[in-house]
Amino acid sequence: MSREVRVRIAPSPTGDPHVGTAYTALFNYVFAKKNKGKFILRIEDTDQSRAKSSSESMILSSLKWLGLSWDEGPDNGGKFGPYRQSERLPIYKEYSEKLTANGTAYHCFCTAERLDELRAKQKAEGLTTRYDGHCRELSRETVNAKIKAGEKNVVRLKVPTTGIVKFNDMLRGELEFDVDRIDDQVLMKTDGFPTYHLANVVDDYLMQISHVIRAEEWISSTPKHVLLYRAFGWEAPEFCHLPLLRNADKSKISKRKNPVSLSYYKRAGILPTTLLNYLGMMGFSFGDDKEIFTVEEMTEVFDLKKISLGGPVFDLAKLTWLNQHYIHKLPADEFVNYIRDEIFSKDYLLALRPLLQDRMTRFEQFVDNFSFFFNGALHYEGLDIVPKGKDAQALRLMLNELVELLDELYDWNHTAIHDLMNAHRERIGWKPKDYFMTVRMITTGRKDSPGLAESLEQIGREMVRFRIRNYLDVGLKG
RNA sequence: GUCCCUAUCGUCUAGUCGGCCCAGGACACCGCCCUUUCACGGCGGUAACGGGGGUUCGAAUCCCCCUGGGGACGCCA
Repeated sequence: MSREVRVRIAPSPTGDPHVGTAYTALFNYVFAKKNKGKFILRIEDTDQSRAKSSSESMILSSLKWLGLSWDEGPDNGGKFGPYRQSERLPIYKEYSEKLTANGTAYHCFCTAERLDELRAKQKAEGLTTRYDGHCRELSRETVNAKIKAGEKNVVRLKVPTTGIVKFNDMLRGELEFDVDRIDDQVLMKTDGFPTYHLANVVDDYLMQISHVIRAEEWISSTPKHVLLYRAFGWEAPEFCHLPLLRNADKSKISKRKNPVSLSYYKRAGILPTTLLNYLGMMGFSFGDDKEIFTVEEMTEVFDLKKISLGGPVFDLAKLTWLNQHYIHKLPADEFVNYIRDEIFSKDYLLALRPLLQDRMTRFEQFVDNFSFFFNGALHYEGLDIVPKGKDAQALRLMLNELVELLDELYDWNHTAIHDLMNAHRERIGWKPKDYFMTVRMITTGRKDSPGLAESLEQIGREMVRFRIRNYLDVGLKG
């Protein structure tokens, strides 16, 4: 009776691939392997405003780096494709129409402004923010007329007014939600794209996903999904919500407090084996003292039910210890190849070359003068970083702003980086010398470096953020 | 604020149906040994069942309350 196990990860291509994605991917992967099932990769690019074309390929290459290969996905296809949601728009439209036709969803013509006001008002009154049902009972004629007149609209789920929605979480047992706390979720946006909720449910059904294994943050929207399955008359998959990775302060892991990008860990010289092993011990253990293990070994003993639910803190120190263990065990050729191919890779050296060549008189200078292109955290002994006339407070403020701005930068290239810094510098009224020298010292650890923006481009967004934050945390006193 | 999830050393965790747990391992930290030095390694140490009620001969393990922590409340995922 039990159907084939099919699980999936569904990352959204909105930036650097996230360590949380790898975590979820690992558990899905292991669960699939354990049950001789399929592991599917689906790209959830339904947010046109945030989707980045470069992000998808970074996701694929990061997962490949980790060795978590998928049976079906956007690159290798499969019989339930396409595996990129932006290529499935007609499907969502069709299914959304089924819902409006059978009365479980409705068109809503409320403007974003009205919704904003509504939310603000509810918030002010201390109420739960939710849609007020303004368009819920519009007559078919009114709706048709408005649509014909070209009025922008969204499709919303018509949540029943009374009742309890229940579902089973594989780790937590039965969970219940009163419908009066479930909002009439938008299913189709004005731009014709589906929201996560609709696309996710439709795709999980069409792709015959048997188990939805995802992060805990989704628990509270699961009732909406259950309602959607019900509206379609479909049987829902099994749900399993994994604990959330945490910062040291226990909040949900975030780039403000922790490096979260997989490219950072790769760049920081963490071996894929290490990261997989480390992620594997977040919430999971062998039950004995074994904590050094491969994905294969993990698969052998894996049992979803053994996952512990306290949110594990992602601890760089233990990750580093694990990595040390694996480095020490590396065979000679792998060790040497790693340094040559990963640290001093030809691609990286080629990208660096224009910044270095004209500044060199002897090759012996290379390692010493340009070590910051290969380092992780820097140290700042002997550098007088806080500019004259400024204090630690002002510098702290400036750097925090800079980090935020760099994070928001769409394209990470030297022109954009330079323009951004210069605009920021002018806005806060710092002299070019003070501003750029300060940033230079913090990000390169030196008073001399190739062009700052060009250098930052090569160092990479993740490492630049890490260095500035690290300086803020340990290098800057006061 | 509302709803939901959660709770063993600072951190990751072991602790099957309550007794073998005055709680085990690992990271970090401290000490000792090894070593010409530093690291690695070896040995040892500090350190936890959030609180209060029950149930029981007996509770970290079961029940209730409190407290703490987290998440979700978007035309983001």
